[in-house]
Amino acid sequence: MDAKVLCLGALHRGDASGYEIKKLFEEGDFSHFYESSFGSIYPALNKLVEDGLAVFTEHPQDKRPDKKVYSITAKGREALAEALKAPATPDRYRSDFCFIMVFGDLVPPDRLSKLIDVQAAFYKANIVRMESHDLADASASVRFIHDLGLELYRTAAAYLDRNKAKLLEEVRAEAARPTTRAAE
Amino acid sequence: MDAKVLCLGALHRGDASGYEIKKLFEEGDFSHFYESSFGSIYPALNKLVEDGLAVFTEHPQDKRPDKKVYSITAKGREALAEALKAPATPDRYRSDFCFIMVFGDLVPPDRLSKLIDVQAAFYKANIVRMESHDLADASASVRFIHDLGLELYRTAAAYLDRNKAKLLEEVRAEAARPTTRAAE
DNA sequence: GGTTGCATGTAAATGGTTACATGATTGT
DNA sequence: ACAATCATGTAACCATTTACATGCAACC
Repeated sequence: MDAKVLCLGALHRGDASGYEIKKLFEEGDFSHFYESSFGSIYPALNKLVEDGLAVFTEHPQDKRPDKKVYSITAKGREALAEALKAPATPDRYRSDFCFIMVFGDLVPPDRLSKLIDVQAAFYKANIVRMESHDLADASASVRFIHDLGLELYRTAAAYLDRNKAKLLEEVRAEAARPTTRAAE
Repeated sequence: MDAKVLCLGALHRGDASGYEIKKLFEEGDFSHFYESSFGSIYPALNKLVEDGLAVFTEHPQDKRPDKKVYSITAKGREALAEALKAPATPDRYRSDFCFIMVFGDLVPPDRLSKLIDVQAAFYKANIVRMESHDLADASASVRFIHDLGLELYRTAAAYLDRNKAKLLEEVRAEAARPTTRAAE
């Protein structure tokens, strides 16, 4: 899914400015499975307008750039539906956290500990944020995906809490043993 | 983490060819949190050699390109340790599955059903694969990350199994109601 | 006879992030 | 004072994926 389809999806849920679309990916319903930066959103919106898939109205504002509120067009909705028909590419997940952790023997235990804390805090912040989403008017499928994300974050946070102490013990024990004599 | 650091990490775990590194990301211990294609691995390995972070020995083979087995150097290990000190960039997750699902109202229920099945099958295949990994000789931190991944896959697979039928019911009920009169 | 696995590599195309440019207002 | 929020946009840079090139052996 490229930025254009992502924006089309955002607009399908309601009119929005580029700035608001960014927030949808950062804090809104979409935050747990996609993200996007201004550098990809603004050019994508321009292209959507060019192609007749969206239109915008300018809302002048005092002392601040005019706000451009975009709306999806009928043609845009068709294009979105079309894009949704394409085979889903496999999920892509990349985690520096996991990568660094895997090399526990090259990283001081204190850093491992801090990394876990930061990661757990990240999961917990997401949980709090997602719990605050108002899904009263949301469709079943939106709730379905929302709750999946929430459950995964909860599982991950709980795992870190539950296993942190044990890991640090083991890592310290491993460090005290192998290579040269150590201990000293 | 760019391809060079990823390769360095792979080589830290033992000598390997480019082909084998690819497999590590595809099926091995690293599969659930990073991936990489040949197009990034081979150039990365060449650069590592150029920079003295890795060396290789050629193993001639019959009727097939020579196999180049790479080893990390002391300097390479230093570079890896250095890279691991950098602040971890936040996890990045992108899922076409979630994106498509969220637009349940634009997608035929049968397709939703199939999408869920494929996604569940994907999780389950990962679970089976990861369960087969031999972690007898693995460090505590490798096991820690491995088990986290396994638990997340299990949670996701169970969630899909548990909620699929209900979702499809709700989606069909929603389709039968709104917009125009429908029902007919 | 077709697909998968082994094995390396390059080049083009893709597409996204980061940094910059601009700037007022509100909160700490 | 400083950071964050609001608000849009461009351009350079970066990295990766995809497709191509080559080719045998083994399995189904």
